Amino acid sequence: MNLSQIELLRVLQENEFSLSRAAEKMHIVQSAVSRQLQLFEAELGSPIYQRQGKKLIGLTALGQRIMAEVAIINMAKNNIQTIAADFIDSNQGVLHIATTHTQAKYFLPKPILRFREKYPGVRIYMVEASPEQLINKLHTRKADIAICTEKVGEDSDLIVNPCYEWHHAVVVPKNHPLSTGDISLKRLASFPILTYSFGFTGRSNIETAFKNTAMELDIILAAADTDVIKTYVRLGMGVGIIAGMAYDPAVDQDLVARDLSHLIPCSKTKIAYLKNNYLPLYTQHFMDELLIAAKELNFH
Amino acid sequence: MNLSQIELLRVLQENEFSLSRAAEKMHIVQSAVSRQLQLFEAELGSPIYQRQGKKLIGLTALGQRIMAEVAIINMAKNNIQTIAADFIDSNQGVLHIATTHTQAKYFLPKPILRFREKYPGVRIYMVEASPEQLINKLHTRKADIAICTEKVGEDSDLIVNPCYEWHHAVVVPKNHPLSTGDISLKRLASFPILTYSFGFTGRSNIETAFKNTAMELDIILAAADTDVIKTYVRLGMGVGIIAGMAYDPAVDQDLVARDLSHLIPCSKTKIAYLKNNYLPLYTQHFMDELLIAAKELNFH
DNA sequence: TAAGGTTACGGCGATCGTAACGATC
DNA sequence: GATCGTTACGATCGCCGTAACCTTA
Repeated sequence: MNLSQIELLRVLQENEFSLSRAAEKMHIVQSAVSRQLQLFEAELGSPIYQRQGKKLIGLTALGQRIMAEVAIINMAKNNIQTIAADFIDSNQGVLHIATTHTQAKYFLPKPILRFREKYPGVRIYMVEASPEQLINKLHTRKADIAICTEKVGEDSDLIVNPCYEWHHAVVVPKNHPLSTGDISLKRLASFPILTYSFGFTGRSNIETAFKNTAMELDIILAAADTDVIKTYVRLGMGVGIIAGMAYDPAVDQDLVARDLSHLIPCSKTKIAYLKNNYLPLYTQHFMDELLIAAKELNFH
Repeated sequence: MNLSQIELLRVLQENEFSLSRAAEKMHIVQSAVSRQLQLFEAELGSPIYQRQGKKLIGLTALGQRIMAEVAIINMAKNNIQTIAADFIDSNQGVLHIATTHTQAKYFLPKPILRFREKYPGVRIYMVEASPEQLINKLHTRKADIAICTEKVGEDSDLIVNPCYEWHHAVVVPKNHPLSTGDISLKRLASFPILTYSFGFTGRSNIETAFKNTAMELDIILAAADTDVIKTYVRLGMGVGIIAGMAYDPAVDQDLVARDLSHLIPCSKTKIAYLKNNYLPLYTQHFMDELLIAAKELNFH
């Protein structure tokens, strides 16, 4: 048994058990991969992959048990490297942030800017994805931390910390009927709605608000992206329900935003990361920066 | 980085950082060990051992952080092998039991005999040690499970399950004054006492019983071993305080045992094993056997 | 000077790459 | 026949062992 065999199992897991693709990912020829897997299975004395002919189609019962340990080993191996790199120079490294469009555009700019001032040597990679994918990115270590509102919390491999709370707002063009007067669920429901896709940016809370009423929202456009929603609101397609902090008074002068905190429960944006994954010091400082930015947000 | 380097770090840890002894343990020459360590440190970019001249004298701060991950990797590696072996034939293997003399002689014979009937293919290694050493045997994986009464419970790496409860008894030769009449702490304290060493077999509970009295026990002999205590009781040196189940009516006909459950708090014998360590199925069955034997004990 | 660690060098074995072959869709 | 996996074989690179050398108790 050696570490490259362990690594191979991980890569196979992430590539639908394709030997040729695994070989590609590991920058070696496919025959080498084939042999290493044979050697490993021979050493264990029992196959860890189910086969259909020569193709691998899944894990055996043994394989499943082993993959849990494989994940642990790979995690620890990476941790050793990260710990060492962090020890040598804790101001240099890479930070992979996985988040949704709304967070990336309307919450992260300030903390990221501040962070870059303190840590100019840290390269920041930001990857946008759906909340579901975000969790996956953490598990496959394609991201170090995830910032998102939905879909985290059930996973016992994750540590999830609250970041900040916010409310939805309705945005309409100036002179739109909704720009004046009280807003009720009923009045809201009388307009065609543009808001986030399922599973995005507090969408579940919008559902919650209407669940116990007889009314149904007429959602004519659902997008993952606040800017898409705004664009179509500007075109007069209907009223947008977006995250409150996604209304930018400077840029969105042609729109009117009105708070919906009395109608839709508050949404909670969280910071999540893998439990057993070592995070460099600067990553911890980045999370501090997020919390500071969150506090400032709540003051306004 | 490779697994033998990781293994090397573990071996060094267990051999006071001596390269030559580590080489011996790993069945390779010392120069090879020296080189592998150099390569590993070079790969990390920073030393993980403190040195005095050429000798290693301890871990650096980096080294300490890394050793935690090293332990995880070694554990997972061993787990993979154990899981595979267990999968191929769950009736064959090795079982290392670490326990104290009293348990080994007076509690374990019955469950072990039963276990052997079911699993003739499992080799049982029993290692006797002090409770303190038992924990260490678990950590260094020289034992799979430990059965003991003292000194377990604080360790978060261990899973500790209760096994059975028992009381101390006093043993005296026939015709000894204590063989008749009520027994009080005061009366007990008036005789020279022979009992277990500190940290052994419920000794702490004997201390507890006398802590809040002005009296002090005159312990003239302390042994780890019940049989040693009995031997000297037979020679008339004093009265023995031993574990109740360590009195064997068949063999100890020349002695009288009298229960002390009204004087000394009950002792709790536990089964402990390493949290992240995979135990073969038969080991789990062995623990079941222990619990069955424990139940039978409590009926009598 | 013995014991422990490092450095130099030669040899062996593990593992890779090339290439031909086999199977499956 | 294109894709994917296996087998065979030669070449290379890593790692070990021998041995000489260095350092410290």
